[in-house]
Amino acid sequence: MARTTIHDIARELNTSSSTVSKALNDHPSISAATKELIKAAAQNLNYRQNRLASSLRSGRTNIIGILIPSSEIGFFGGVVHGIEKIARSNGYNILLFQSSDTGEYEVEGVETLLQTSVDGIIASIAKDTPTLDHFFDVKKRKVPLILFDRVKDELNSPSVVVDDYKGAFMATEHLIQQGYTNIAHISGPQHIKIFNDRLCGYVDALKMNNLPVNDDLIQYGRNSIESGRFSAERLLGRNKDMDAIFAVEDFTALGALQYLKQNGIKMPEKIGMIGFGNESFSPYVTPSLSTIDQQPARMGEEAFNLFLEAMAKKTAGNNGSAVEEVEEEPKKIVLEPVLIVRESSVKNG
Amino acid sequence: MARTTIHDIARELNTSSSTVSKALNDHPSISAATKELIKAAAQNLNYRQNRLASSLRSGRTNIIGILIPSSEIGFFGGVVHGIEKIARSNGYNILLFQSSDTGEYEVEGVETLLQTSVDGIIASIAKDTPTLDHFFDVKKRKVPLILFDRVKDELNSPSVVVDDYKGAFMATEHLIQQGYTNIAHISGPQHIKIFNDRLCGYVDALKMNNLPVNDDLIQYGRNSIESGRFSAERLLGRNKDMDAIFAVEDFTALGALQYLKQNGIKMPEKIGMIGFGNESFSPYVTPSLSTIDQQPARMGEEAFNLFLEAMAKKTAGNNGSAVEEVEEEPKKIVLEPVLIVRESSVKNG
DNA sequence: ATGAAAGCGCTAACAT
DNA sequence: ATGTTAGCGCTTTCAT
Repeated sequence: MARTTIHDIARELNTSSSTVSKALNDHPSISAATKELIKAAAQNLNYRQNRLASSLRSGRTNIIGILIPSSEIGFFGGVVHGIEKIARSNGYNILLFQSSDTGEYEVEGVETLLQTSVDGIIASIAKDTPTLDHFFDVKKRKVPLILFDRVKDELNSPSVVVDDYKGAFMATEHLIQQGYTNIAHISGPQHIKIFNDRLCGYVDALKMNNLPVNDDLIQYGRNSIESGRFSAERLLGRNKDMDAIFAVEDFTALGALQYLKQNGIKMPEKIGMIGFGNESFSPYVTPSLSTIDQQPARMGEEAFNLFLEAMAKKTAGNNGSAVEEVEEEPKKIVLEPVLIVRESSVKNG
Repeated sequence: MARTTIHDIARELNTSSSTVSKALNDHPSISAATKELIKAAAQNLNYRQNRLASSLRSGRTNIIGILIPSSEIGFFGGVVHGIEKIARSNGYNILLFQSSDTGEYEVEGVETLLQTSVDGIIASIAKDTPTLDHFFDVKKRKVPLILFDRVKDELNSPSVVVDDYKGAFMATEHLIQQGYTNIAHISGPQHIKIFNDRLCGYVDALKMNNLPVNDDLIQYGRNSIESGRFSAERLLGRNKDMDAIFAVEDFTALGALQYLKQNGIKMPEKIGMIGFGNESFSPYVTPSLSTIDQQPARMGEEAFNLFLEAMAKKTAGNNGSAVEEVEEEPKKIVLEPVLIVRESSVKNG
């Protein structure tokens, strides 16, 4: 009835539990014949390793903790998918925690992950985290910490983000190449870095292509569909010759798109449109929405790879050599944004 | 440098580690004063419980394993969100495994979860699982197994699904109430239970409302956007007076919607439309798509509650009373589908 | 190549 | 109310 242990196997074969343990772990000092014997017996007795005991003894769990705002959000679901897939193929499992963008839950999550002795933590930081103490705690414990998307430079951790500036630049330049010349931008709150980055990308793309930057063509919204609708109205009101909009997020673009459609303005003929984020609805609106993809699954993979590197470094550091503990510059991966061209931005479909 | 243990605390306070353990776990036999003292010391020494050791000893991990096809799929992301949220508030954590709808990965996932001694498993079964042996293994180990959405009656496990028949019935009846009378249905492969259930719901709603069931108005598709487009064309070709479509999935509805739009057929005036599944794009297509919501987060919560019940039953069973071990009928929760009315089905908006 | 023995950090039965 | 003790199942050093 009770679970089979290595002792049961040892008894069965008149050998010792340490031999069984070694055989099962393919230790080189055990003969091939013994290994075969032991593995067969294990199979017969329906043995299954107790990972708790193994981890307690060895000090590693092969579990990595993931901390995200919510798996309900498409982007994070995609990242988790990416991490889980590559983690599994490397013998790691995923312990998932959602912060709901709350600092309180985030602290609790980090606490639990540390208690569980996860081998590392991959996190995207909650919006309203008042302090970063809990993350410094992780570093203090020498548990590898990798950040993605919502990163904080103060933590001095390896990270992976998408190049927002470049994505915005690509989006804007794409519109220019399609023949649009009076291109507006609906931005977001400027204290959030990514929105400012995207604004800069927009501005630089115009400059680089010798187009004037017109303040009237820039509208600061609040990142909602409603705000997109409103912003489109305002932009159109003061710019009779506006012929394209680059919106800071697909949701904003969607609102603008709805407004233009309601007012009988043809897209992409009269006004071109491109968003940012490649939301799941974007291919299916009318006209289908051109956008910038942030490669969520890829981001997850890269984050896991950074974790593996950190682990390797940690192991190497433990070899007892008396090298000075120099905190080196952490690796920061910047993913290429991907331009997705659909109907809303192609004048001559 | 090394982690603080209860022994460190005991040494610090000249007491024993068992007292410390009890105090930290709020055991009633420890005086309030001692508890306070010990908790303060723990705080000072930055003590953090080692869950591995605790779990190894106590036999429970407070971790539940989740097995889903993919967190990239919106529905499953929502379910995971629901489970994680309620699990956390009950002191449980989530170990996540994705099968990618592959039997092989699913087997591997179950294996890992059992090795990790999870307290229970909540799973949605992969499409191409050739055998259910791995799940029977779970039951053999007396690990509570809860299924959702993709369930198998043979496993005789508690489960939670949405009432597909009723959802289809509601969708069809809604169209009838809106004044549509020649209502078509785009169905899916009939060997998949949910699609057949939905077909039955459609048929019965017509009958119940004294409308004729016309075979020409039923088209069997393959559950894709493309198939929806094609099906709409076929239906329209042989039914000049068709005035509404109930599609088996939102994706199918979307294809049909695209076809009708391209052919200048006004919705909802000329033809009404409703889908099933409440996909994330559905509110944003034109016209916005009426549909049936499957309550993913709610489904996750209910699944977790079933797990708690199973745990309670298991604990109660262990009290040594000599009751006959009768396998009782497992509880099967059937969630109410929710009708979401949007533009595509409201004639007199 | 194999085995003996110690111990990872904790809990819980049993003394006191 | 507190302390002693044993041991969960495994890995790993050291001896043989």
